[in-house]
Amino acid sequence: MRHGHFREQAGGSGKKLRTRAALVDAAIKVVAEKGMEALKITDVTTAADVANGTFYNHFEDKDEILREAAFAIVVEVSQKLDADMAGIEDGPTRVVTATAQFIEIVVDAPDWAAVVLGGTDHVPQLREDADTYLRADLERGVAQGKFDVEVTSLLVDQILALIAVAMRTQLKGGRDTKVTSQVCESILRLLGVSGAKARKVVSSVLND
Amino acid sequence: MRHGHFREQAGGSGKKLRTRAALVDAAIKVVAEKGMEALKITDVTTAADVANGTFYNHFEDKDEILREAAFAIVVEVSQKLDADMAGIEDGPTRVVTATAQFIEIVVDAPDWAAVVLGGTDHVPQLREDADTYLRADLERGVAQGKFDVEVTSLLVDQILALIAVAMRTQLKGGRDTKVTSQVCESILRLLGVSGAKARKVVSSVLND
DNA sequence: CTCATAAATGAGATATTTCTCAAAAATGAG
DNA sequence: CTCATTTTTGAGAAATATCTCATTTATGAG
Repeated sequence: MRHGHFREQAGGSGKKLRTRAALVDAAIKVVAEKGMEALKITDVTTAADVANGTFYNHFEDKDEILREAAFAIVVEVSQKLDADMAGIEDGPTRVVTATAQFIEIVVDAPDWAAVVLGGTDHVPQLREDADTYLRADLERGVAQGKFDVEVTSLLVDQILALIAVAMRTQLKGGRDTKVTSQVCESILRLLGVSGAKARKVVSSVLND
Repeated sequence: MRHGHFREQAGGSGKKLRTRAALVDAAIKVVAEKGMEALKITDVTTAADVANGTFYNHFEDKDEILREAAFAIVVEVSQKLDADMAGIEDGPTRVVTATAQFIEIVVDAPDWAAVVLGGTDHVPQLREDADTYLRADLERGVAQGKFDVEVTSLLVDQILALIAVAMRTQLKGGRDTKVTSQVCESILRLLGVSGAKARKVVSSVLND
């Protein structure tokens, strides 16, 4: 059996941890295939190739493994993102870079996308993390006089919703850079950047 | 027992139709309380105050009653909307009016909101209807030279996502006109209307 | 009011999913 | 290699939900 990302990452660090990681990978796979609501314990153990009872050695219930899966993915994605963002000073450039990279990473790992999209409902922490991350860049842009908005949580919700649209569209229709750049442009427009300037920033970030 | 909207509407038109309407009302109520995924047949029959078996005299399964509920709501909302839209020629004004009215109607009937929000996933027809409705006004605005965009289904999805944000925010935090006007402004910005002009249109529509 | 028909009832059969636990297998420290 | 300990196993008990249907009740046309 081929191993998933987190089972791979667990390497040889003890049988228990390896099984646990395999279960998390399996849960992610099942969510991608059937959606978060339809996930059954048996689906997970079958996909992980362990006995049904094994699930309960590791997790209390469905919610617990879903939270762990979402969290593991977020940690992973944040690390990749941080690397790309270091040293970027311009607010609009930061927002577009973060958005585009985030979308790209998640769309490239479509199994992760389903968990991230479903996770915003089920794992409050996920949304909070995104909020903190995004808000800093928005405020930077405002301080630089590049964004003409008041930074509120309603604004953050709107931007996250647009990012979700880009993810969902590419999950359905396949990877498509135009979708990402169009949504990035929309986000800048939302922030009070003119259409012309928005196009310029987006194309400069996406063609490096 | 107090009756819900559709049971009321059914009036005295035959026992079967009255029971059916009561079931639809009950389904809407249960969805609002526990979400679309968690809905159980028994919850519906209990809320409708009928025997469990009665459900099957009217509907094949869960999906069927949910579709019927969503459809009934959409018909109702569309009728109210059409009345308000008649005679408005200006594209931006139409978009803001439709958006604001739609949000207001649904937020005023919070039970409906849950079905509408959940329905976009489960009832493809719902999204298609919204698409058709919205697209016409977008194209009108473009033809009038008021919107600086290409009308694509990606654009429609983005606008629908922003409307959903406004609905969700007010479902959680209670009715709040500022939320609606802020989101309407965002939608206009998305469509290439300048911040100043957007504010003007929104405030002129929302203060009549 | 009467009666044929339509509709509702709810007990229980069937189906699905979760969860437990005694027994078996695997692990790794010494 | 040995063996106390950890982990896995999977059969089946328990819980939950769906759906059927023989019977009862309500309806409204005549």
